[in-house]
Amino acid sequence: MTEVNQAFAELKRGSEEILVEEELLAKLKTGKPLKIKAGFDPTAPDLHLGHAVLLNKLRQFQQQGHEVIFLIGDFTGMIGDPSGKNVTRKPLSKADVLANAETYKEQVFKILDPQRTTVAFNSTWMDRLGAAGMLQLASHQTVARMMERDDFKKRYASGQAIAIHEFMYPLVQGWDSVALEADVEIGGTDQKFNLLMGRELQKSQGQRPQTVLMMPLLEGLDGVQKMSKSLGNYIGITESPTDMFGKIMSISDVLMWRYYELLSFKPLTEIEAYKTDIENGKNPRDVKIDLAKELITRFHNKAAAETAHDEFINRFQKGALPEDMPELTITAENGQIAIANLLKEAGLVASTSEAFRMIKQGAAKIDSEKITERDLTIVTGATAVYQVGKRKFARITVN
RNA sequence: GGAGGGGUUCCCGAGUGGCCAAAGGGAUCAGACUGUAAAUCUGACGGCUCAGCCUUCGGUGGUUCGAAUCCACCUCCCUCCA
Repeated sequence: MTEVNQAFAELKRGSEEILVEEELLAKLKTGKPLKIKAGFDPTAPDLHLGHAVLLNKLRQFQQQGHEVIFLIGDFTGMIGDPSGKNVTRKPLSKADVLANAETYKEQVFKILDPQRTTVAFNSTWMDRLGAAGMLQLASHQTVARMMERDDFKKRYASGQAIAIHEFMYPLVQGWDSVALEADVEIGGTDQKFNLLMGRELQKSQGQRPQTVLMMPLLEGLDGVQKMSKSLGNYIGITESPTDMFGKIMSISDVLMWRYYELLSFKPLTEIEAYKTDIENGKNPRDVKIDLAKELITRFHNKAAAETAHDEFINRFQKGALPEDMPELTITAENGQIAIANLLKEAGLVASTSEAFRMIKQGAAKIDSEKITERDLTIVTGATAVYQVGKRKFARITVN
């Protein structure tokens, strides 16, 4: 295998689809550094492991000497990606966008090499395009073509609204590729239509079309829907080691393999060895622990991973209270406070109704003692550890 | 512009005058069992000063002893015609 072929094989690993493979190979053979584009939403600076799948791939390109353009879609953000359910989105101010960009950088450079990364904003060229330019851009595609896009088709078929400006989203994203003269664009499989639009527009402008490399979407903690902030099924890359550990341990065994496949840097042979071990009686839990440690080491450090592991064992295998928990002081009006209100004010439950429910279900505890009376009153001066369910704790002083 | 259909609690979706805080499913939460896995079982799932009370069914106003259900207007969405 030649050097280029090997580089190609590496880039291909884990990807769902490459359009067109031969083109990418040809581009690699030129030996010149390529421009690798990847677009990100300006509104969600909280990166999670789903993003990491993509970022890992970008990092690979960088390791091979290519340049990554981290594109923040501040203009596109005004449209709102129709791929989701979001209908309208409030335009962000310049200041917000810049602040978000800073947050992005902090997080992204946990994975990417800053030396080989250019951060760009698509408002840079879109603001200059003007109304006439937009019309010109819109003329490149037909309604019929737009309706080929899966989610538009579905929404249309099921009678949901599609606003005209939503059609501009793929066009603008494609135009970004023209403006950047991207050689490769990386995105999730759900971005296929948008990614291909870049190729078409580039061709129309006499450019060599970008190669499209699609990465699979990582399922969230529920194992079904894609990981996303709005669904709340994510593991953020800035989360504490303890939280990361807990969340990783809570994923299903099936999902664990998926995470290994898409997030671990371990060679495939090692992952296969794990599978054999489990067939021979090894507890999958322990394999999951290794995954948790690997990821925490990457996003924090090795020591943090060890600590998180120890804490996990203490907490869930030995049933100890967590090392650190919120310390609160709640003020009681008349020298006493009803337990339901206390739990609510401490944020352990959303409402007093919920507090009553939790107590009824035996989920609420004071210093590890189950609360049995819903009308319990706590008097001033007491400090205790209050707990609701397995995960919510607070050390509260009433005064 | 015209005709018709629709907007129900987080989501889907029943409900056409009282028995409706509103069926059923999903999601979620809690308990049991476990490996904080899966599967399964049980329960909860608007709020509150919680065996009672209060506020919800696109919005406003009306009819009625009583409305998510009837009427009027408004608003948003969909389909067909132009």
